[in-house]
Amino acid sequence: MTCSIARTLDVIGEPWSPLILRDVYVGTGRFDQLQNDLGISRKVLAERLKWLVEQGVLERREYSAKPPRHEYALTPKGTELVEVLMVMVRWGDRWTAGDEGPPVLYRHHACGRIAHVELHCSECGGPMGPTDIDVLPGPGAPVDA
Amino acid sequence: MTCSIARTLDVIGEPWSPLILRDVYVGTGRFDQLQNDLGISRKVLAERLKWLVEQGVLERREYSAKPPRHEYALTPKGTELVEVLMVMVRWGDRWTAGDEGPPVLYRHHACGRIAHVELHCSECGGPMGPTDIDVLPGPGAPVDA
DNA sequence: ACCTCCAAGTTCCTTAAGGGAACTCAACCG
DNA sequence: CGGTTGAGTTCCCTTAAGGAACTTGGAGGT
Repeated sequence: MTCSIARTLDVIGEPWSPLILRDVYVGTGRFDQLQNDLGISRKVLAERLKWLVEQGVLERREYSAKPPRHEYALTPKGTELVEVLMVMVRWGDRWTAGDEGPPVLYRHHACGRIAHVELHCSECGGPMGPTDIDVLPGPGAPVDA
Repeated sequence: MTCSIARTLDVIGEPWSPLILRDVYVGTGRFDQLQNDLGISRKVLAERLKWLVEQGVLERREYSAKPPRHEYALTPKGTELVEVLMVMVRWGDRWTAGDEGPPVLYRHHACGRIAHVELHCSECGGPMGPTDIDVLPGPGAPVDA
């Protein structure tokens, strides 16, 4: 486990990044849109966007050339990060949802139903949560002195 | 989507919390162990632990009374947060793993095989990633003015 | 042609948060 | 009864975040 979490956090660890990714995912990809929606300072937003582009999770692309205008979009690498957000949403819904219920719902394309995500095993397809596994050292494990 | 991510980030949004949870999950639950393993400042560690206990994701319990000693452990609420970490690990393994391969492996109790987590639909059981869903406003959605 | 408005950033200043090392406190250990 | 260990606190200092104003460059109105 040791370092993959740290490496992921190195990319999206500070608090605004997940919210930026969420907004970009749902189509709020322009600078001022992001700034207004999140209430983040423009300075920090510019820093984060630059960082996320450098890390390859976002790409900056021109959607208008006549007046040069740009927007941000998820790369495949960034799209997979949204999986992390989906699990965060699930936890937030279960444990911190108000009396109102969840603010958003997911409709699954494949079955058309309102659903939430569950963690399953890549090998047998069964449920695979924190209590269903043993954690073993892998090939990239740090060597103990 | 809007606020469940923000609510989750409110609990574990700052960069050290996920690493603290990881350590507690794998059994590194004592103050000095955490401090040494993470290299976090003792001040911040104390703040974070207090916060995480307040939020109900960790509990502080006495494992020795003769000399009063304490350790931190995950509550059910906190254990479910580890699901988020598992997905982070998956992403870190896929996109940022070094030449060495992943630092840890999971063995799934149910099937005994080395596996990783995948996101599946709670209703039909099929794969359910960011590109497999429509995001709809839910009952707790903010009311547009 | 001029004034003005965007969108997308930068710059500057102030304030809050994090890092580091030293200090506290109580209890057991020999 | 002096030293050690676990679990924190306290102090200082440096870095990062927030906020508001400034920049740039092309468009659009009159």
